[in-house]
This record gives sequence, structure tokens and C-alpha cells, in this order.
Amino acid sequence: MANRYEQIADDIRRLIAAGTWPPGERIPAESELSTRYRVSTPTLRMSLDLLQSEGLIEKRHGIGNFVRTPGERIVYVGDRRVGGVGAMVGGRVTHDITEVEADVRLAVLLGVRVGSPVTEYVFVGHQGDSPRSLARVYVPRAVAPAGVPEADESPWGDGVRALLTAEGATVTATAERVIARFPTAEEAYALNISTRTPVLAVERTSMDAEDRVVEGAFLVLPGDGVEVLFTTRPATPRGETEAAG
Amino acid sequence: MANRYEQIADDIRRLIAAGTWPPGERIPAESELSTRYRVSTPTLRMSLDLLQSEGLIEKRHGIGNFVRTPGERIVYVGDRRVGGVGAMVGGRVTHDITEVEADVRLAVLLGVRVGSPVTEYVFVGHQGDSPRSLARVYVPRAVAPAGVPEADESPWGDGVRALLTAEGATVTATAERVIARFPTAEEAYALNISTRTPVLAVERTSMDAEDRVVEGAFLVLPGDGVEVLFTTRPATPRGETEAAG
DNA sequence: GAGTGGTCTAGACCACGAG
DNA sequence: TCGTGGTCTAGACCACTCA
Repeated sequence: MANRYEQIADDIRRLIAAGTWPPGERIPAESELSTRYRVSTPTLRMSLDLLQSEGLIEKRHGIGNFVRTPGERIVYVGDRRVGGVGAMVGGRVTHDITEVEADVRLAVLLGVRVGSPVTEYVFVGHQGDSPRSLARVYVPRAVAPAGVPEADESPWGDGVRALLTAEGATVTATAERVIARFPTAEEAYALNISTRTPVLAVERTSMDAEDRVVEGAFLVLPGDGVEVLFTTRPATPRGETEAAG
Repeated sequence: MANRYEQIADDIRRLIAAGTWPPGERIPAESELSTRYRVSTPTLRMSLDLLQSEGLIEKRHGIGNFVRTPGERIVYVGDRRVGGVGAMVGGRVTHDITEVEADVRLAVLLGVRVGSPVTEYVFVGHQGDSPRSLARVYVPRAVAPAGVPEADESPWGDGVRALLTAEGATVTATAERVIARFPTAEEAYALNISTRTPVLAVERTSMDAEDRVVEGAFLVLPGDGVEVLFTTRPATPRGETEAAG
């Protein structure tokens, strides 16, 4: 026999599938649901945590829990960093540039010495009101001076790569390492998600022909609203509508 | 001010880093920790959930919580499916073959009609005692008859691809879609993880030269013990030792 | 101010693993 | 049997959003 909170998640999942609450609509308040299912608050919240991680509902603090529109996931396409189906449609990207010194983590990522000068570009991608991606892109000053990416509509830092090419540091290879974890407090705040929403953490390094690391990045993408897609060639996207069954 | 459970997670993280509890060792029981930090059970468990998702501790029901050995993550290498550093070292792979009919989800993945005959290969990769990967690999019967992958030490179904080549269905392109979510009850059971451990879910489709889908797979990898690596070329792996800082 | 989700309490009982 | 982690209760109070 399944746990109580899984039973409840199953039931709500079924109700959403049946169209009881259409996409975009608010589902009953947690207090009402916990009364209806005769469970306590933490138990009900475990159910909602499951549904949220599946991308079926979206939590909005102080407002309510909402049924997600299917296919609303934005797509990070590995290697070519091109927006996929619905990627950043009507979206907005904010960025910020700082000069920093490499800490241990950065030094390992970029293959430079601790304390080396590095340019940090922070991109926050928004879809509608909510932030959907956090990208911290780093370029060693030894590779290229700090520059302002122009008209950058990419939330993953494409503009930075364009700058690199202009500096003669063309990217010929990319490695991307992906793990699933919970966000740090800062990441959760920046992405406006709960600290208990799983995120995809992508660690990217770009190298030039001499195998020198010319760019590194830490990407944090909310698991409930983003997918990462890797293909061995340009590829025609197939059935992207299958949200999360 | 950070939440109480994040403060506690920070403190335990610091103690682990300081070597108070060496890798492989049990940390104090949850009841003791909740007494020490003067918090209730659910609060303390939220802290441990964070540490678990970072791969710092491993929970064993009925035994205790253990400090993970750093660099213990196994590596799924996208596109070429080659074990990376430490991948399946001393590991063991079990597999199981069944004839099934395509349900809706499978039909979408493989581009076949619902009810079409499909061969299902289930691989469970183990590292030491604990399962670390669950791969469900599907091949339409129209592409190739069911076959037994020989001496398959790959937990991702490499042997199946070898079979396909033998049948004249050579894979020329692969697309891999990655999301982060919580596991289903079945997945959590198969992987021996809690239902609140984030997992990486990889949906893979392999195509031949005619763009026919010759293989599809659903991979479920525990977020706390696996990473997914994608590179644009064979690549020499760099500093894989940085476990999860 | 009213309603919502987020955090937290101080326990209880169950399921699992080892001796 | 005993100690462990897993689930769950029936509340409380805080933080956020909107009218």
C-alpha cells in the first residue's frame, strides 16, 4: 500500500488530468485540501511537493497553487544553446557584470589559479513574472577583457561567447555536467522557488582549439519548469508537448 | 536570516568538511541531532534532505545516516554512453527482458502506434550494495527482434545498441532530454532511495540514418549519486574529483 | 486586514535492519 | 528485541500578496 501522501498526489494528479481544474487555475487552498483529505499540513505539502516537481502545479507564496500550462517548460539545448520550443517566449533576460577573483570552485572550473582575475556575467531569465533560469558565466581576464554582451536575449550567456569569438578565442568544444539537487538558499531566492524544489545544476566549460578553457558557467534551472536537451546534431524537435506523464 | 533547517544543514556540512565524521562513518541518529539542535523531527529531516541531495550523506533506513565518500558519483556520459571516472567500479548490472505493447508514453517516445509490439530491457546498475541506476530501454519489434545483450556491463543499455547494429539498424543520432524531479514510488523502491530524493530523468531516443527511432529509453538516476556528462567530442575528463561543493 | 503558502513544534506510531 | 529512519498528527506562528 502506497503512502498517504502518494495517494493524495495520485488523486490530485487524476483531477488535474480530468480537467477539474484547468491549466492556469488555482487549486483549493492547502488548508482546504488538508481538511478534505483529512491529513495534516506537512503530509499534504509532501503531496504538493511531488506534483510541483513533476511540473503539474506551480506554487506562489501568498497567492495559491496553480495548475501549470502543459508544455510550459523552457528548454536549454546543450552544446548549441538555442532556445527550443517555447523557450523564453515573451521572456526577458537581465544581466549583470562584475570583476571577481577566482575562488577555489572557479579555479577548478576554469583551470586558473586562485585569485586570478575573472569576469562574471550573471543572467536571470524570466518567463512572464517568474524567473526561470540563473546563469553565472565566467571568463578569465587572461582570455578576454570584460565586455558588454549586446542585445543578449539568451538566458544562457550566448552573447558572452560572441564576445569571445571577437577576441579570437573561438570555442571548439564544450563539456556539460548535469546533476540534480536542491537549490541553495540564494539560488532559491533568485529563482523564486522553494528550497525543496529540485533543480538541474549544469556546469559548463568551453574550450578553444588549444584546449584552453575560455569560458565556464554554473547554470541553475528549476526542475519543475525547465528541461535540458542534448542532441548529436541539429535535429528536428519531436513531440515536445509531452509535459510530464 | 536563513531558516533553521538551513542553518543546521550548514553546521553539519561544516562538521563533515572538518572531518568530525570521516567518510563512510555514521553520523549521530536523527533523534540525537534533533535534541542537540533543539528542533523537531520534520525540521531536522529537512536539513538532512538538503545534505542528501548534495551527495554529502547517504540515508539507510533502519541503520543510520552515513557520510558519503567523496567522488563516489557515477557518471553517465551522454551520446557515447561510456563509463566515466569511477563509473560502476566494482559494479554489477542486472537486466531483464520482456515483450510489451506500447502504451501512450512509449508510443510518443518511439513514434509507433499504441499497442505496437516492443521489447523492453530493464537494467539496474549497482555500486556496492546499493542500486544506482534504472534504465528502461525499448526497441520496436519492427526494428529488431528481441535479443539477449551479451556480457553487458553497461547499466545504460549499450548492449542493446550493439544488437541493433547487428540487425542493420545503426544509430546515427541521439537526443537526450533531462529533467529533475522526484521519483515515483516504484522508482524510489527500485533504486532504494527516498521518494524525496531528487532524480535525474533522462529520456533518450536513438535514430538511424532514415530518422527512424530505433531505440528509446527512460533512465532514472538518483540525484545524490549520479551525474550526467555531455561533451562535444571524446574529451579528456577534467577534475572529476570535485564531488559536490 | 484577510487569505495564502512557509516554517516549525512535540510528540506518536510504523517499517526496516541487525543481533 | 532494540535502535534506526519513515510517516503522520493537530495544531501554532510567520511571511507574502492583494484588496
